[in-house]
Amino acid sequence: MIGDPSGKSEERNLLSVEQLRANIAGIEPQLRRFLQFDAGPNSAVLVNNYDWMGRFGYLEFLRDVGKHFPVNVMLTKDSVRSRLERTDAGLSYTEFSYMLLQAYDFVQLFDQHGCEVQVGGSDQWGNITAGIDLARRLRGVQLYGMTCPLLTKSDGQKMGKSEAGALWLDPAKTSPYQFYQYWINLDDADVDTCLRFFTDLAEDEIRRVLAEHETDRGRRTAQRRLAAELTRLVHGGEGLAIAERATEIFFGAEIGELTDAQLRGIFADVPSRELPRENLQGGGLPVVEALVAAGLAKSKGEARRTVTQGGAYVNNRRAADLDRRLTPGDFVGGAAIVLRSGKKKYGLLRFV
RNA sequence: GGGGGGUUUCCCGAGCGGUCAAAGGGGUCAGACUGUAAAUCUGAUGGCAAUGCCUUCGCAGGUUCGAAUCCUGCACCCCCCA
Repeated sequence: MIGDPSGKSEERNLLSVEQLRANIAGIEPQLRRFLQFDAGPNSAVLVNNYDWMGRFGYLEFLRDVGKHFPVNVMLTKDSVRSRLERTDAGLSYTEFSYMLLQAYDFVQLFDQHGCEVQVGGSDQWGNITAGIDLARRLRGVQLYGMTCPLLTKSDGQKMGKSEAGALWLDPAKTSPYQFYQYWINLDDADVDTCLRFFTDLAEDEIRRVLAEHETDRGRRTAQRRLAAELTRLVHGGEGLAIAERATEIFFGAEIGELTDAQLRGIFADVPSRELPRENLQGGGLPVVEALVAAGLAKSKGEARRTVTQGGAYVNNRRAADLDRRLTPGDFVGGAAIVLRSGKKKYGLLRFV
C-alpha cells in the first residue's frame, strides 16, 4: 500500500488492498516458473506483509519499531538523501517511513520463517541494512543481506522497461515470439552481461558462445543462444518452438510459400487480428486501415506516415502507395495477409 | 495558519492576448547505412471524411472580436515562515 522511495523520483501511488491482492495473485504464477513452491521443507513461500503490518497500531509501531531508527542515520541513506536534494519533488513522511516497514518485514520473516538473508537489487541496500540493524536491536541476532547491481543496458538505461519496449513475463502481455525477438535484437554490447545474468550456462559455455559470436557478429550467435535459453526458461520448450518457427517464417522463408497451417501455428503469437471478409469488398481494404487494424499503427495518420515514408510492407513487399488496397489476391496461406511496418515489426490479418 | 513558486502536447521544457497544434531537447516511428546490432545522418511525430474541421495547454466560470496567455473560484504539487 506504500511504495519504496528508492530510485524513484516521484511519490508512489498508494494502492488499495484490493489492487494489492490482485497484484500478488498475478505475481505468484510468474514466480512459479522460477521457484518451487512445493519442494518439501525448502519450498518457496510467498507472503504479504499486510498480514502482519495491517493490524499494527500506529502507537505500537512507533514504540516498538520507530524508536530504533535514529533519524540522522536515515537521512544519510542514499535513497533519502537524493530525494531531499531535489528541489522539484519532496518526500512525504509516508515514504520516508517505508524503510521502517521493510526493516520490520525482515525481522518478521526471521521470526516466522527463520529467514536470515535478504537479497535484492542494489537500490535496496539501504532498506536491507536497516533490517539487519533492527534485527540486531530487537532480537539480538545477526542477519545478512546481499545485493546485485541493477541491470542496465550499455547506454545506461534500464532494461526492458521503457514505455513502448516493456518486456513482460506474462505471455498475455508479451508473447513468446515477442519475448524471443527482444533478445534477438539485443545490442552486442549487452549480450555478454545478459548471458551471465539470466542464464545458468556454465562459464566455459558462455565463453565459447561469445567467442563464436566474435567470429561473425552478423550471425548474432550469442543473441540467438540467449533468446533461446530465456524463452525456454520463461515460456517452456513449447513457447520456444513457436517463437523460433515464427522467426523462421518472417525472417527466413518467402512469405508467398506459406501454408495455412504454418500461419495458424504462429497466429496467436504475433500481433494479429481477425477481420470479417466484408472488409475486402468494394475495391479492397486500404493499407492504411489494415496497418491500424493489425496494431502496427496507433492511428491512421501514423499509418499514413509509415506508408509515405516507405516503411509499410504487404507480404514483405513494400507498399509505398497510399491508394494500395488489400484484396483476396493478396492472401497467403489461405486467407491471411502479412503486414510489416519498418524492418521487423510484423502483424497478421486473417479474414474470416 | 501566513508568504512564495508551480500544474503546457508521451516526458522534460519554452511560450505569457492574435502569426500557437504550440520553440527546443528526449523518447517514439519511418528512411539511408548495416547484421532483425550500435553509432551516425534524414524525415515524421494530436485526431479526422484533411488546402478544411475537431480536440489539447490542472478543473470550472468570466473578460475579449479573439485566451495556453488576462480575471475569479476550486483542486493538486513544491519551497519558506509559524
